[in-house]
Amino acid sequence: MSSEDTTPASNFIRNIIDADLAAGKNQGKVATRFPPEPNGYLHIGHAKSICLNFGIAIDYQGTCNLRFDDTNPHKENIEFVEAIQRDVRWLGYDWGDRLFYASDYFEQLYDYAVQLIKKGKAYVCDLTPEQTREYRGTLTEPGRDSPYRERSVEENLDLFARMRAGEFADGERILRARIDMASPNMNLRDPAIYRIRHGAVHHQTGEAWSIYPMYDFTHCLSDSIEGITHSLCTLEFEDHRPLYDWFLDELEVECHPQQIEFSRLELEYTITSKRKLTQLVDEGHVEDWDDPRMPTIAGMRRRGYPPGAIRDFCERIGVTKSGNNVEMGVLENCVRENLNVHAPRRMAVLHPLKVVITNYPEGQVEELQAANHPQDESMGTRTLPFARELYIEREDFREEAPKKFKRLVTGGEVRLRNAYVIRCDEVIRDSQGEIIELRCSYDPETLSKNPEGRKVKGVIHWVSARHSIVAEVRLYDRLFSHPNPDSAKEGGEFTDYLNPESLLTLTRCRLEPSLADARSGEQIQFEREGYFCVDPDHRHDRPIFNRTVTLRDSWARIEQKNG
RNA sequence: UGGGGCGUCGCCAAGCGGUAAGGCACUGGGUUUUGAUCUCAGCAUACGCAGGUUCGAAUCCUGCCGCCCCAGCCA
Repeated sequence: MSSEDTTPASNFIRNIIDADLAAGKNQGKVATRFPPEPNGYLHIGHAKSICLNFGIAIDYQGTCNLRFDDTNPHKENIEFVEAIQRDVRWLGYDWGDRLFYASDYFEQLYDYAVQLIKKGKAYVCDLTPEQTREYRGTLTEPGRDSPYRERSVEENLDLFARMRAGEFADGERILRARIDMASPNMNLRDPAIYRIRHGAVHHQTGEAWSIYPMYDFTHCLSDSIEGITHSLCTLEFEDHRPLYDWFLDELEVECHPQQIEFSRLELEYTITSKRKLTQLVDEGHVEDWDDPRMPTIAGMRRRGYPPGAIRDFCERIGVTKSGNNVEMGVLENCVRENLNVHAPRRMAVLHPLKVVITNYPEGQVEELQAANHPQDESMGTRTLPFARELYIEREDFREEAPKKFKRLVTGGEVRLRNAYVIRCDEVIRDSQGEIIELRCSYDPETLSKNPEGRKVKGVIHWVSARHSIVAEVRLYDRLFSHPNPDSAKEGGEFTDYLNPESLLTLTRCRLEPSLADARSGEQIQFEREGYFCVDPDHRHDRPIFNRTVTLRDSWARIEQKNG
């Protein structure tokens, strides 16, 4: 964990823990857990939960378990199990030897279910799924008791054992908790606790089981078995808390963790529904789970977001129970702040425009020195070849300059970053009238000093034509063009809001030669353009850079304001 | 219309009866060979609304209003 992490802000959960500690609860121990279901990749919302759970464990010298909630073999697989571990580790957290699976407890859970039956608190129900729904009632009407609710303990025991033995088909019977069909809380209307699932090969238990426990039953007991003190989950489980407590009370377990709910993260211009993220991948709207536009941890990693920036973000947004919709700018600001300190500076011309320095000797090459970071000398310097033919950014030249434009204009001067001041003398066009070259002259007296008697305000970046490297640069933008893609109109879908310009691939970019030995994963600032990282597909003979985030650009704002 | 939650600046968020922290965004000034960074300053007489209690309320009480979640053999 990097030392620059901000000191953790307090929140209502930490306040509860502080109070518990002060009251001497749990022998002064704090034990949390992060319990993902391996049915998809982790996303920014999970990052919030990971930082919360692992962060608390670190700060309170407690423990945080990584536990896979793997009770639904139809939807889960080992690829996700592995990806999740990779992502949690990359985020900077370590579960040590505390890697668990709910499936580790299947035998124990089965015994707990038998105990419930023996107490008359669970029964085998033969209702079809449709009938079960009818019997459940509605939000405003109470449900009705199942005709199988009064089965004898012996019969229930026998039937449940035969469910396990595989004697019945999927959907034929379930084991239900016997609570209250008239409860105003729907979760307490005799919820299912075991269902039959034949034919699924579970990634951990193989074909050992043909019945699988439900979330509500599994989760509280898994927490209890692991000695969790504070079981943190999102708001939609608030209604499940009475059930969480009911199982633990009825089974008289020694450890009864406290469930505390917080609101899930909503981020503008993104979605965090696993179903929808899966859809984006399956329908090919993005390359894969690690597409740099995805709000997945794998996607953010490939995009170049440093793990420390994500942790910082999770710290800044806080943890509460109120509804929220965080602006993208907060995350981007965290990324910029982190990268500003760590990313060495380089020059890259994304849309090259040729410049010939007419008064610079043909064949001459100078090796200029440039700082790798303007505020951090310890990052050293590199050499920059300067020659007669250069490339500059097309955007940095205008024939007719708008107000406040301080880059290169016809007849005007501009500073080439880390080099000389040049003047544009002539514009060369092709037969279509498009500008293809600028004829300029340089002032040899302006290397690391200001010109005599005049002010040159603008500074632009450049590369030597002959020495530069050709590279592919992928400019990423937000995946959605609507701040709340989930709020699609009637009949619409979130995919209607996909941003058609979320990826712009540039193939003829020119990079300064020092970038030749860039290595996959490296993060660099292309001066005046943004932060970029080297893509995993990058090869020495086929360089690929991804734009992580642009620099703040007040000129763009001025330009917009002036129309 | 049952149950469970939530409502403090554009977006997050402190605050827990003593007179509105902080971050992001935004606005203006300074430094600057990145229109970056950095830096200085400004930015809620106001806490969903209406009453009440109190010397004093964002904080307590009452009543409204708005938004979110719950009727999977998903988690």
